[in-house]
Amino acid sequence: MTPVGGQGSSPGAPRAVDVARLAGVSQKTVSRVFNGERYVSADVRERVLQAAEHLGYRLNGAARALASGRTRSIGVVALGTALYGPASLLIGVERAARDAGYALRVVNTLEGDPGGVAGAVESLLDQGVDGIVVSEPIDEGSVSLSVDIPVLVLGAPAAFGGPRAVAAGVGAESLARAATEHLLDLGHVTVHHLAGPQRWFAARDRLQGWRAALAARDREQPAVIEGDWSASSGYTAGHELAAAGDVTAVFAANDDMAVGLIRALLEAGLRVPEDVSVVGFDDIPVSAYVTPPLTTVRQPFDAVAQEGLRLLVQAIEKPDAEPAPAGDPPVELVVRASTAPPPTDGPYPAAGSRDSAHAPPATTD
Amino acid sequence: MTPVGGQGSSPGAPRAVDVARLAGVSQKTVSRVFNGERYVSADVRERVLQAAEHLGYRLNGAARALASGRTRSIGVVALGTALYGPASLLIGVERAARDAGYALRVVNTLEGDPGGVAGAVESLLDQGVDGIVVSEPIDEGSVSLSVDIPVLVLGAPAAFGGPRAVAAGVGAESLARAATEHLLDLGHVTVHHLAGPQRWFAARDRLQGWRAALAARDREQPAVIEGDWSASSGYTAGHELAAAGDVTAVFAANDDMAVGLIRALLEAGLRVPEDVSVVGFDDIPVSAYVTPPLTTVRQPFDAVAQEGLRLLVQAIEKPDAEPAPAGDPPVELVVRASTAPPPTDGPYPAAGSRDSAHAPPATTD
DNA sequence: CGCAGTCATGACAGCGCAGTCATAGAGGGC
DNA sequence: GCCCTCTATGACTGCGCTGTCATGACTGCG
Repeated sequence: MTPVGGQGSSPGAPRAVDVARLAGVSQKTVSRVFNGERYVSADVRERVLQAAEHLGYRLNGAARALASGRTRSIGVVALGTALYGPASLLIGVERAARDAGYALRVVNTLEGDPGGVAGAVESLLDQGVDGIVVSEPIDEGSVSLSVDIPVLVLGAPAAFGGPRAVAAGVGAESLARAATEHLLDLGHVTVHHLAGPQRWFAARDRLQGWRAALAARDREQPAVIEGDWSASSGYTAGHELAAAGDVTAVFAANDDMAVGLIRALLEAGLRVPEDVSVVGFDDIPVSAYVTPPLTTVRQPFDAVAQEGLRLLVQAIEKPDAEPAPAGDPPVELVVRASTAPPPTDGPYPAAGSRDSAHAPPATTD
Repeated sequence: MTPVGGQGSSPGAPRAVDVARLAGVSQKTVSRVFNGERYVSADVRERVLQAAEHLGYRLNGAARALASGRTRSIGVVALGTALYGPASLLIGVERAARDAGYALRVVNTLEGDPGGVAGAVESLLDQGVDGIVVSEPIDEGSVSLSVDIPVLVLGAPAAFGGPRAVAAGVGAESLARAATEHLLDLGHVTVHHLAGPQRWFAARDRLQGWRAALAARDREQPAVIEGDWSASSGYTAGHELAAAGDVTAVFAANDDMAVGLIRALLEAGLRVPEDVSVVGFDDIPVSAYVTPPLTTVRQPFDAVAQEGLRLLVQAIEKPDAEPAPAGDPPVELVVRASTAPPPTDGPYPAAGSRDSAHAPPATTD
């Protein structure tokens, strides 16, 4: 049959040689123009561009990739989740990649799928990418990937991505530490932690930050409750904590869990923040508007994505240069109305005095 | 250098001809095996696979695309936003694409960027894709795209994607209608609408659904307030509505805005749902746990993505077949505690009687 | 037994670019 | 004026695969 031409588009798509003919130059010169190479006279460049425009020419990426050995694309291994953090990171990565002149290919690891990351990476290698971003990977026991193209790991140790991988992190540990310290500074004797699933590196970092903050002040470390990031798991945890009876401050590993937690506390007759203070993590868009508005820490997703991609692109284009490690971005604690000093009369007031929970708390942005 | 390779990477990566040599067959036969073509004996297939495994061979996608004219990839034009809806759709599309054997290339339109969708589509065409998914586009005035590869439009009229585009929708209009009717059924005389930005087709659909529900019962249509999807805009709108003084029911075009709205109402001394009922849209993960738990409608993102991709893949692979239009997915209203019959004693009770807002409302689901 | 059909394989020719090298004119220094 | 460098261009080749066609070996059936 008729051979199909063009890269998925019309068979009769114009090729560089057509443009060349029209412009009265060689195909190679067209290639030069489209790659911004030196040594093309302004005159010729202009003629070529006009001819190209006239014909509706566009470079064939497949042919270019085949001839050059580079696809100019970056693969992203993302989690198949609409969680705010991962989604934000993906957006940041896309923008940074595009700015750097790379296209993005995305593969999701289906949570629970064994060998998820490894499988996703395989599929990216099959597609042919110049570099790979592994976003917020889950520890699946596999020690590390072994790939021989540059890898960027976001939100996990670089080692996860293999010996030559680079990494960038949101500084989750210091953020978690800041959140915990905020509560301690308010006067709480200790802070409970509602952790994320510990298979996530991100969850571990937050746990570590919490531990570090308590350890630095010689505070007791209450037993950790592990959630699964969902508001539902926070809700369950909230009922447990309420039953425990000695809780005045909780640091939740993300805002969703914090919301569920608060709901459970309210249902148990505890006021937030009068009886129990709660800090979240992420600063999801609704955090400022839930009741009470949530004190939380904001993750610098964009900065991290940008910085990480810079490293990755450098590793792709200048494999020899020493990768300058990314500096930890600044900590940003957003104080709203879900935190306050601990109750002076003991955490558990007589039932019935919950009148102020709805008073409009000051919402600092 | 090191052994294993992607295709933009090590120059020494094994090629089909290497595998062929090792297996004692021709290169063409290797190609046959890797494409699952008929007419390869089990014996030969096995030998080829073993040889390939031994060498760590993987098909070079660029060469394949060049020779076949198909990239086996689908481009997605997404919004650069971490909003729950768009993010969920993207996930659904990725899974569906992978299931169909297509890789995904993602380009975000930066909101506000003029010619955003058109530019994004251009960049996908440059990359070479077999089909394009335009997810929840914003109406930018451009009548429609003109592309000569198959296009799937999600959450907007098919016409937006050009004459030959297919479309799949979440059935936003009927969902919005169901939400509004739920409020009317509770006895509210009319329902206010906090709309999404009207440049979004999704927002228009919801507005239409609301209008249709009211019109069907000959109810007055109060002036629409337009938000920007954010909780913050919902908050502003909430204060406006509270000041208006005659509001007993509001349908917000998404959950984020509903949350902000509720916060503003509470601050204005109104109880939800006793004084004002609120329905959201999306069923974001925290909706069940905010105070009060939010009545909302759930969008069938996964089903829509799957159905849409089925249509797109069919358009790619069997251009002649008639595209069976997707049936509207079922409406799913999630009734929680933010809706109730209108106050019998008039919407504005004496201040001070806000004691029951914290009572644990029954949370369906 | 002979011929048509099916099955299994290989030879060969591009797909549309970018890399390499060759070439030729335009300065520039002495 | 000679040689050398820098600029600007083209001819040719090959990246690694798939499509097409050719070629046998084998079936089955009249």
